[in-house]
Amino acid sequence: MVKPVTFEIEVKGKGNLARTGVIHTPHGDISTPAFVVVGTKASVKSLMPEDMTQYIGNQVTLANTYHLFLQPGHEIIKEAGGIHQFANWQMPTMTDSGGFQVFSLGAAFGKGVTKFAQGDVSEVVEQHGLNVYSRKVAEDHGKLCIIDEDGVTFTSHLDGSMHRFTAERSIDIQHAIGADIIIAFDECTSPSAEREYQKEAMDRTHRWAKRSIMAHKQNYDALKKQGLYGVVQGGQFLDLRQESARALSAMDFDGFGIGGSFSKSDLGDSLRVVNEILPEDKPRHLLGIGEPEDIVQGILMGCDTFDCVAPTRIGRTGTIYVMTGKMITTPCGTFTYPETKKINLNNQQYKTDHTSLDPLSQGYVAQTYTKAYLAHLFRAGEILGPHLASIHNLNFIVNFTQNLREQLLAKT
RNA sequence: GCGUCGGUGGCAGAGUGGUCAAUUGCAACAGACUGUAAAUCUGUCGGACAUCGUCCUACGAAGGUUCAAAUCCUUCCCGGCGCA
Repeated sequence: MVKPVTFEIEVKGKGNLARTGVIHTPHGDISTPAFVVVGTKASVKSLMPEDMTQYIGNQVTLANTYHLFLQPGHEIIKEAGGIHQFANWQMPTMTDSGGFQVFSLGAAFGKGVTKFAQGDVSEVVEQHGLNVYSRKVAEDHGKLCIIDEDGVTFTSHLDGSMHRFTAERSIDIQHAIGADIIIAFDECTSPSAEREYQKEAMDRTHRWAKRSIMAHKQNYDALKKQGLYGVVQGGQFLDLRQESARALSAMDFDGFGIGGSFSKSDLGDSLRVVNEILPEDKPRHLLGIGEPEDIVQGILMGCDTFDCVAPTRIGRTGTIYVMTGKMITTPCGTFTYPETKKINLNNQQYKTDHTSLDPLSQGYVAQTYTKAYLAHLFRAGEILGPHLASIHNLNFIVNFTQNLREQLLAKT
């Protein structure tokens, strides 16, 4: 049987792991490297799908299994004919498995921890406590999920109802949702988890990975239409990352996600050791990462696609990406890319700044609207503010990534 | 004119003898955000020094009572309502 999701490499970088390629899916091709827009609840917050085609230019969109399972329920999406029909997403789509919610509603719940350890991990550990996965700590902190060998029991953040996710269950739900690329149920670990726990969680994720493949293969209809990615874990421990990459490489996945937590300082190393092992002819998606400089790093280290909520999340509250005008060249000269900074339009100075949002960006919104106008929209609480800022930020990051792709193509 | 209720920090609005430089909300000012518990969250928000903190000036104005007043009394100014 022909696989629904296949990958073709166009060119490879010299002296690094970068490559350009095309991911073929039933709903179209994705030219990589590419940024994946996040629309968790089958909605890119504040945007119409038409905004994506007209003003952003993204090729692929990612929704979330856990959120759609809770609301409106995957059966309703199935009735509608799948997520493409339901949400009018006429492009390749992905669904995340719910593995991130094991983290965000579990270890991270109520603590303000992110999957990125900034600076010294031991400080995070000290601040938030070790063994955050123990039952007692879970109760103390009111976590909304408990993990066991077979799966995860969630308490809905919407209404408190109890739900059970297993590898098989996540795959079933993702079959109903019908995205082109689906992801095996994994556990996104906290950066504050110690090595012993990272190893334990990783091994469990590998067992869930095997079960996910089995579940996927049992649904012949889905097998024809949806590709399945397995997720590499291992946290900030390079040897665990390698072990995870080896284990998953041996499994019959159509591609790979690289998930879990990272240290900001050695993101590149983590990705390199993983991508040196993962089969070259399969696409690699870096889960949940995406500041501009992270994407440069990720591409150099062999990642093909990236998703991140930052452009829409920061955009909704008034922060936008702009170019400083300075260009940065990576050490071996592979890429020259614009230095990026984030500015908060709520800051006083922008009230009277009548220059365009980002004079150096080519995007329609960046060229057409001014900082003073958006500053006004945010202050006035007008929904157009979040809308325009989200479009701009997404256009910015999609083009940023696309530009890196074009440089690789041109130089090779 | 008489009666009555009221005048609190940029605004709204608590407080009604000490724990009040004064709850809270909004506004303002700044910060955070990386597989979205997120149109969210955090901090500051009279002034000056400034490490907890210290000292000034403040609750319409001016006096007064009291160890102590945004809070009680007197007069005045201003506003709402009622009666003329």
